[in-house]
Amino acid sequence: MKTRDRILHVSLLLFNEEGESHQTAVDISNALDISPGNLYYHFKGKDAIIRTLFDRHDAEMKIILNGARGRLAQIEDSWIYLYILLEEIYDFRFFYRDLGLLLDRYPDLAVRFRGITGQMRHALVDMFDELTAGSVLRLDPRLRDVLTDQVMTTLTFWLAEDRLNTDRHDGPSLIHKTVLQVMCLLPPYMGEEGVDALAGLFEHYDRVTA
Amino acid sequence: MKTRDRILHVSLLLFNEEGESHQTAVDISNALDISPGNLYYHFKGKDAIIRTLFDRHDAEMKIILNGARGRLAQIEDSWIYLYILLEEIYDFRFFYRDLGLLLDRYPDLAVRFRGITGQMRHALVDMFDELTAGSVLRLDPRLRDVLTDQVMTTLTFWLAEDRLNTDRHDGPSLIHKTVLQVMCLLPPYMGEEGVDALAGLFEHYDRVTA
DNA sequence: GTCTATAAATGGATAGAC
DNA sequence: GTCTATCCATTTATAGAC
Repeated sequence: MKTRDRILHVSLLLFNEEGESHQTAVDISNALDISPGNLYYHFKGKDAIIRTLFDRHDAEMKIILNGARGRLAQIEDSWIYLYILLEEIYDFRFFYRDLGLLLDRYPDLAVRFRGITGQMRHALVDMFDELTAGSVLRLDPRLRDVLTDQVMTTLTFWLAEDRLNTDRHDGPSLIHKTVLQVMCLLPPYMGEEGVDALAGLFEHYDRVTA
Repeated sequence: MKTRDRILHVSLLLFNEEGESHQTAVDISNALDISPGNLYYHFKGKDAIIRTLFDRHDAEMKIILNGARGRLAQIEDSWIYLYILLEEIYDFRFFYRDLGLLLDRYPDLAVRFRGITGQMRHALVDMFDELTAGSVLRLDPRLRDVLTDQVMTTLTFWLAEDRLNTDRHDGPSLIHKTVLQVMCLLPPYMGEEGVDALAGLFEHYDRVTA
């Protein structure tokens, strides 16, 4: 593995585990057993590392968010889709745990991040529209937008929120919990089947976390 | 106005407007036209200022959160209550915009903040239970908890989220939008009246933001 | 590519005069 | 209570040898 890649790999690890703001350029080079000078040879600094990591996340998110188009006709599809999305976000969790800080330190990333949330929002609206078109949901446009806002808040801040709790979840169970939280918003708009759907959600959740 | 109070006043202003992390002890003393040394005479540093500001917020939140007990029997009461809560949070918005950062810089505040969210959560559960007891809502305990989680996420991160948008709201309209977002979660559980309630919510929102 | 050594920049903090 | 001057710590960043 080339040094450049090792730097990226270990940085992501450290950022995710210890928090980006706690890791200095020297910490990263220590963890890699290389000198700070060497690190600076490969990257202009922590900034450049973060930007490169963001590039990856951005590219992966684009693929995920575009890949959904017209394929979320069933409730089960949305369910699985959410897992995929949350897992991708989880892989770059350091970013979502300090969004505010990072985005005003790197205004260029802020612009691109807004691009991601824009696409994410779009994907959600498409999903709701498809489900509505297929009579799975009954949702007027106005309500759909409020619901989208609600889901966007959750998808953006679930990781930041977990950090505030005393008893933190591990990755998988946090993802489960968050998917449940989002899916629980839908049954009220599913008509008759909503009641069963809700029971199914809780059952699945209990089974998975048991 | 005593220097000590001026420091607190101006610090809150600066933190809210420019962001806490951008303001150094020297910036604050400059804004006040006093020397850094003088500032350090009154407070051990930025830490001590932040702690004192947090004390205020904490005390005010305690009053608000305890004051609700048994007084939220009607939907309209919850509505007003939310406004009061959001306005208090807005007054100390610098805190909520960088929660993660602040809480791991000051672990003692993290503990106290968890106290606040715990009380907030409790107040919400009480509110839902009262509304359910009064047959305003139909909500089983399990669903109530998920709904509480959902509302907590919104109440904790509405300010952080606004920061991510290109077109930022001003204070009042952001508060309106957030109250709407929360209240829109309830109509599905209001039975027949839910439909009217929802229409009422949208109408009110449009009227206020027009 | 990688090292060591060191400079430069920032922000937090204190000593001592007035 | 308030000021000036100064120090200290941390972290980023570079120069030059190997």
